[in-house]
Amino acid sequence: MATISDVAARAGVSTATVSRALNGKSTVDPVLASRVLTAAEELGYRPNGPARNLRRQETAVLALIISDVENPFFTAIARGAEDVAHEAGYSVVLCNSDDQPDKEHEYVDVALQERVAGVLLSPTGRGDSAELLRRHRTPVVAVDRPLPDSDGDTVLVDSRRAARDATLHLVEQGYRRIGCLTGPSGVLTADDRLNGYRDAVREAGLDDSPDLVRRSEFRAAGAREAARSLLARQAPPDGILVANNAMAVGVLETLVELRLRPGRDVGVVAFDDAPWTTLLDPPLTVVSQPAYDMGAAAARMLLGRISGERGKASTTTLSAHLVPRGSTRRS
Amino acid sequence: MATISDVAARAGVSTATVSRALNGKSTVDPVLASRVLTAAEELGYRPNGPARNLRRQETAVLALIISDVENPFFTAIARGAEDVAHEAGYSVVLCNSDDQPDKEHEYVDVALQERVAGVLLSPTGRGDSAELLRRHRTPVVAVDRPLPDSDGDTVLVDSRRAARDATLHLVEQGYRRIGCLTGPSGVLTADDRLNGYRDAVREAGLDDSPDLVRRSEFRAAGAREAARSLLARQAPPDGILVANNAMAVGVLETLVELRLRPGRDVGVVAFDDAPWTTLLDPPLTVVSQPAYDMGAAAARMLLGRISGERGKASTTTLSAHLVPRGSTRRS
DNA sequence: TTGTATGCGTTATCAA
DNA sequence: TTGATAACGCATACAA
Repeated sequence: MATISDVAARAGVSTATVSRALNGKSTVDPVLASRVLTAAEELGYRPNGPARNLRRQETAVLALIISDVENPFFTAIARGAEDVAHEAGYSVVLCNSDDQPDKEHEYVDVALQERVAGVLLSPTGRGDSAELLRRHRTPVVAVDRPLPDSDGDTVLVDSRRAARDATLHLVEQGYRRIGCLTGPSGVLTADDRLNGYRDAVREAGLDDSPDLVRRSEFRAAGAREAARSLLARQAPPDGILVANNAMAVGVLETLVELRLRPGRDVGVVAFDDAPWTTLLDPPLTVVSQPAYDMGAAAARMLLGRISGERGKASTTTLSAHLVPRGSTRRS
Repeated sequence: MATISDVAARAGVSTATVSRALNGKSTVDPVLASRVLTAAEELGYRPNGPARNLRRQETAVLALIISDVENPFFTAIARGAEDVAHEAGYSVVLCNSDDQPDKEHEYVDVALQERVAGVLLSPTGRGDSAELLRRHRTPVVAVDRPLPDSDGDTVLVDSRRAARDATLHLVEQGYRRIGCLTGPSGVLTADDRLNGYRDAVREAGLDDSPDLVRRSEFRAAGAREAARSLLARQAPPDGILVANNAMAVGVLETLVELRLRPGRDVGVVAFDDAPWTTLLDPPLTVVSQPAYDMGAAAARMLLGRISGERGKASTTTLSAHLVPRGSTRRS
């Protein structure tokens, strides 16, 4: 592959001039510059990234480590981040941690090795990735979930409040024994949504038995089991708060299986909107999170840090809003 | 950040020995090796990726350029590719071309600059990316769609046959005026599915008027409009073949809007399965594509080329299968 | 304004 | 088995 020397030879100048011309330095004769440009063009010259990064000691690449590429919530975050990064001349590489601390650790290692400019991370919550990044002075911004015991920059949604609102909505709609299906303990969004649920249940003076709560992975499969178990109680819930989109699929499958109709038989509200939620009969009531904006905000914070902003760590909390639909209507 | 020299100094050896020890060369004294290892550990040493890649003239990274990160079909491909790549010690970076030739081109440029080991590409079909990659001798494997006018390695699904099968299924179920909603002209999967549809319609001796066909982007929004227009015909279709998952959302939205019930009023079959398709009432009949396997197969081919396999270009064609559900049942 | 020369952090060659 | 050294391709300090 053509190198800078090839271009220099063909243009009849030194490599230094080629470098300057290609990087748009003003201090170069327009005639030479255009000669360089055409030479580069003719050779199909592409600067060698590794060499350039080595020399510059920096890379225009951000790593985005998310816990599930197949979850539309996270891909929306990715889009937001990418649009902002792209605007600033940065690329974003997507890494899928599968919510496994060791995979997360592995990707952080790769990011560190490749000397990416910064990392956007939605931490599994049980790893030491944050510590690792801090030790190597690589800027990090946490998205969706905060870094464990850290004061780092963070972009969150007010999950607790949103969960409380959603639960109170169920109460308003006349549901009286409300269950909650949330994610793994230790994952802050899971715990927060549970707390918001508890806030509401107690506020409303309803049954707050711990047995009305189930936990599973943030996936359909786990949620299916959990929903079965919840609905098999001697006193089954007549309303359920579901902590994310993927889990909602599992819950709804279980309802179909049990011939229970959302809304009429069991009120259902789930976190995260998705294109298909309005196609259901009845359509699904959801807590819509500003995923795209979260990604964009996080990328902006990260780029700020990369360009040297020193201020102390900040947390941006965006708010989610309830979208009431048929699955929480009795009729 | 600690360099190899720091490690060397701390372990009291030369950088050469550090390099050998860390890369597991057998020709190094076990005592020294362990001294190096602990020194590296203590310093939190991470080899500098760019430097290593520069020296080695190769990178253990694959680029996967897909046309829509938010489409579960493509994220499933990504997972397949990643699992295989990971197994072989390669990382995969995901790039989102948004089905725009210039974005695709841009990402190919980045991949070329960063000297990735190879590229997995689902081409928009109108770009010159393939040519670009070939000129730079970067191995490419096309996924889901072939490279324009190219004999490169490819992993495809037999879309035409699957579309024909799906259409014939509609015929068997008693639908008689069947429409087709496919993607942009020039995108091979779009054209193939249309061709398969035509094969079946003619085979069955049904109305093959070109006006029963609509095209839009492979997105919900475009499909919504297209479906409206299709159903506004004086002689509206009683069955529709939809060319992908995202478009199916748009079509189903339109049906809701028009108070038409899938199956009873309009038979609907769409490409790509998704978790939510069984939650609909009636559940959606789909053509299920082996997306994960496609990603895995493509990654295997690519790794083969990277490791020097010379044989002539091969095309792997996987087959899709119809999953009949309620949306194609009259009752 | 241009060119020469140096160094970024590794790995590989070669001699010891 | 080890160490000194060169080279990967680029960007820049410095000299011209």
